[in-house]
Amino acid sequence: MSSATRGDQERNEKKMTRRDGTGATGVDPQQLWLSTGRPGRGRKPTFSREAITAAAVALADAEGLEAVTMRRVASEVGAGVMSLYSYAPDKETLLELMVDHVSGELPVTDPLTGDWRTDLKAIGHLQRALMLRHPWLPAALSTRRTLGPNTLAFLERALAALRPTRLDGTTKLEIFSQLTGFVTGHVGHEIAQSAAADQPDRAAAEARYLATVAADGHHPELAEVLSAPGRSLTPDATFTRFLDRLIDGLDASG
Amino acid sequence: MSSATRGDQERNEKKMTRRDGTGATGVDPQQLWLSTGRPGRGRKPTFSREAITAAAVALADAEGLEAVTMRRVASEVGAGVMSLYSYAPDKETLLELMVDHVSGELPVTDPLTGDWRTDLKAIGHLQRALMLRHPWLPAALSTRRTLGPNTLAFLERALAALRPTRLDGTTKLEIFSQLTGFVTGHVGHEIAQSAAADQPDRAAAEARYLATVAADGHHPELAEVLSAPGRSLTPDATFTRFLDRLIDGLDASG
DNA sequence: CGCTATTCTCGTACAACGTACGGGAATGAC
DNA sequence: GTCATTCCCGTACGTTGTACGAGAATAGCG
Repeated sequence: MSSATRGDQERNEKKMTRRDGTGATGVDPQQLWLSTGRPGRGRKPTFSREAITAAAVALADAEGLEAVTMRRVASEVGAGVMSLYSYAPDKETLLELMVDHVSGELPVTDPLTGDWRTDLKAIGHLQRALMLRHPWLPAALSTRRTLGPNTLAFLERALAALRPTRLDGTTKLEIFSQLTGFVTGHVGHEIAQSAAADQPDRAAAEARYLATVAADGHHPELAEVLSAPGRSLTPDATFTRFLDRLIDGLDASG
Repeated sequence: MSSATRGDQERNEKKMTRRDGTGATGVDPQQLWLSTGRPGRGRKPTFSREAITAAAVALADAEGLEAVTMRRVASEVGAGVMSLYSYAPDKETLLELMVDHVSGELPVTDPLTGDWRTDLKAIGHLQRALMLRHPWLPAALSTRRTLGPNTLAFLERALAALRPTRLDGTTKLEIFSQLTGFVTGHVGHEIAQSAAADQPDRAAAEARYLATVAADGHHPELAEVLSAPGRSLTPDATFTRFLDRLIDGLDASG
């Protein structure tokens, strides 16, 4: 325990003469999303937060989240590495910008049916479609909780869908959070599985390993499952089934 | 797209004259878990996979997952950094060992009630308790899918609990996966929230920001939720409620 | 008893990362 | 024109995972 008490969470007060904040007292989270006015004085920005975020998203779409390094993003956008820091205070923030950016693809103005279960299911399907389009999203979301404008607009819509339930606010928020968490987890698995299927060697080795374990006599249930898997549904059907179960299980009385 | 096509997934065939594999053809995943026999010849190992894993777990428990670096683990265990690589081929593997290690805390021999819903709920509560004891677990699990002996023993138990449903194997596996995913996500949120509560500045700033957004007129539902949150339950009660909803929503007919 | 093959140990070194620093270039206000 | 302000970005530092390979320990064999 001697050398154990250092270097953990002493990240406070960034400098932030950046383009987003009041440069306030030191501790200031999401002033990010309120950044609007250029001051007029000073050099004109060559790039834009939008462009940088879009480049990062394109990079993640094409090569995965781990390809998103400050150097790669900078070179993709034609900027020097350190220039990025004029638009986002750090990489973590850039990732949040990315999440909110793609969340802008979610439709938020289509009319609701008024049946909250139906509407909630539609919301789940929209989230899944978004995540399949941006396979890095589940991983990015599992760590983060983003509250950008697009994310909030979608939350607003979910709350509107839940209005007929007359549940209290906290419960509505929890339901949305549970729904999002479920979709994130499920699609995360879907993606991992389809990625694993691209490496047939791995998959085969894993199957062989499981068979070995099942054969040891201590895992009769596992053995049975492996020997009689049952017919398999499409990913869409599986998702729908689970989503329906989850939402039909919800009770408007809290 | 010019400099875009390099350095991505060319990690194949590690060397692995290590203590775990047949040193097989190159692609060999979880032979890890089958490692048993020392060859007899050669120098005797000074440390053990167990000890290293336990040290890593202790470190993560005390200082979080990001404190788990090869250097820290090595120094904690009294070894040179590179010695760790005799016991695990890389850090990713060490993390898997950690997951399986703590999964060993899960009881797998207590008698089942025979009512599958009750048993499944108990399993969910066990998972949550484990994750609260090791707050890094949700984050570690969200990326990984571990198939170590302890993890598999617990899966075996879940399958046994599901036996009375007479569902097919694939569905049973999916239900377990959904349950685990749900618990992971939920506890992950719990932990994030309680961590955020330790930074009252952040929390207050976030609340202020949300109030600002709610006041813009475009988020009436959000405004209402924030103004009338409803009484809040304990984390335990909230978890129980959601878990019950999820499991009661399951249908033994598939 | 050495010899030798084998295995574990770990210092050194390297590439890649996020980002602090600070000098230079561009701009609007006066 | 001057000056404060803002942005651009080369350089550099600390930290990370881990490849390499020389040395130390061990067991089997002559």
